[in-house]
Amino acid sequence: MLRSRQASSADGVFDGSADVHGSGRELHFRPRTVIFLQGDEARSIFQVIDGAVMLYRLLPDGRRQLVELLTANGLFGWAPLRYRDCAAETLLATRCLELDRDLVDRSPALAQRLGAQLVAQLCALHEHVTLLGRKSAPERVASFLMRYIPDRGHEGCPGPRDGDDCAHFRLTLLRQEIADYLGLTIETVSRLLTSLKRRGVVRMDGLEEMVVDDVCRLCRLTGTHLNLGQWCSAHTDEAR
Amino acid sequence: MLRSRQASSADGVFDGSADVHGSGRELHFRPRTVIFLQGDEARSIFQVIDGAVMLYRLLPDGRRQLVELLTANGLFGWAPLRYRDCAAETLLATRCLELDRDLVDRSPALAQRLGAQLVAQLCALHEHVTLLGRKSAPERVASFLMRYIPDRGHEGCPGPRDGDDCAHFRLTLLRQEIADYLGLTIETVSRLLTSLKRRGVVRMDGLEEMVVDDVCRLCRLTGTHLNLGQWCSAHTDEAR
DNA sequence: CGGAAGGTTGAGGAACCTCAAGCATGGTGG
DNA sequence: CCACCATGCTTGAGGTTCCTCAACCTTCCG
Repeated sequence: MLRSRQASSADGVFDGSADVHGSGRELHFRPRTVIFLQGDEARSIFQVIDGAVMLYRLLPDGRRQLVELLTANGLFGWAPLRYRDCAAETLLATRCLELDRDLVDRSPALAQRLGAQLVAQLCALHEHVTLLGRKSAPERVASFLMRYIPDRGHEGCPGPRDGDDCAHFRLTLLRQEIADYLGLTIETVSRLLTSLKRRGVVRMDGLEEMVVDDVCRLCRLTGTHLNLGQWCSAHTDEAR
Repeated sequence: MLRSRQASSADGVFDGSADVHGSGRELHFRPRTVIFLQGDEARSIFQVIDGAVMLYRLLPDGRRQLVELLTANGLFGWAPLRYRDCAAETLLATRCLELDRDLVDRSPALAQRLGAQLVAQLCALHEHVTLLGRKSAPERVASFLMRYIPDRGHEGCPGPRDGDDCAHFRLTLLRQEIADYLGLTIETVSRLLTSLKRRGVVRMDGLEEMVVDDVCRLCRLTGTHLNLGQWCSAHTDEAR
């Protein structure tokens, strides 16, 4: 895990802003820009318009845990107390809406609109807690990759397409960040990605571009599905 | 971890109910009563009035993870999709308010009132994710015990009282449940509690009654605080 | 071409899990 | 009242998984 690196706001550069229909301010951030740090005073909340943001917490000895990965509509910066409970940093060029806390406190309509999103994030955290508490390292890595294939592997998954069940995407996290998200070390993540590559589950082009030729096979490695039953009953797959 | 035990609704007994000011129904549950199961249809949400509720998710092979421990005001049963993402079971005799989903959807004022609570639970999950991803087993157990001393160990902790810095409480979870909450096995939890006992950090009366004579010492074992600085700078403490 | 940043690979060890046995506690029935 | 059983907890020995430490590789960029 990452130790004793405290990101500073000067790492990235804030990029622009504009007022938006009185209910917030639109902010533009470059990739790898710190939006706020754990312990900062929490005067406003943010919603991602587009791009990607990671939230992380640091223990005092430098251990880091990424607690949420957010894309469009993701809410962050909400604090029950006076201070931010985690830091927020962009992964990509990102636009956010910044809303004053007391604005939200005074607008039930706004609160309601945000409520549904909050619930979605709560359930995503339930799933992540399950991953961290009860999944093996190979299952964690497979689950992480499945995040990038959002229409698959959940309630309403259409199952594999005949013939061509592939997906490709770009990893937006560095190995260290993947490790800090999955509660592993960078070496373990690297070894397991190599293992997936060697076994032909994924192909990689450079460090970021991933191609999955058989999504269903990857999905069977996540631990969230019985390896018999459902779509994939025919082929049983090794866990490593 | 618990394997292949599927709690049935018949385990516990629903105990009574009453309508409450038109905005919900008050339900009474005995200890160890299943309120709903993972996968049940989600027509309503619940708020704890008093008592205690645990939420847990099961992986298909029987691994279990407790995702939230709720007491008064805790919200649960919110689902972004049609089905419950986790099961809910009482730990103690518990009163809950049950609210229809569409009632909440139609009442911004209600949604706003619940929003603040939702945010508090989101932050609690951030902390729990950090525990599961980055803390050692001894740190997890110490952190778990500190949950029962709510006014200590957080922002605004008054520090140790002179002379007498003790606390006592009753564990509401079985060893297996503690293990499933902390992402450990029952044996590890047992060994670490024994170790805390042997070292004089806690005393136990039976399996449930806990006495902590030096709260600050326990707190220094959680990993969330620097072991030097703050109140407790004088005494450095072993990690095990 | 050289350096920096990020990633991979290997050897060895620590932490935690698994399996197996034995110990408390509390309730039940003879 | 006490034997008996069930449930839950503790303890120990041994094994697996993942981490640590260290070296080396790859890519990018000036």
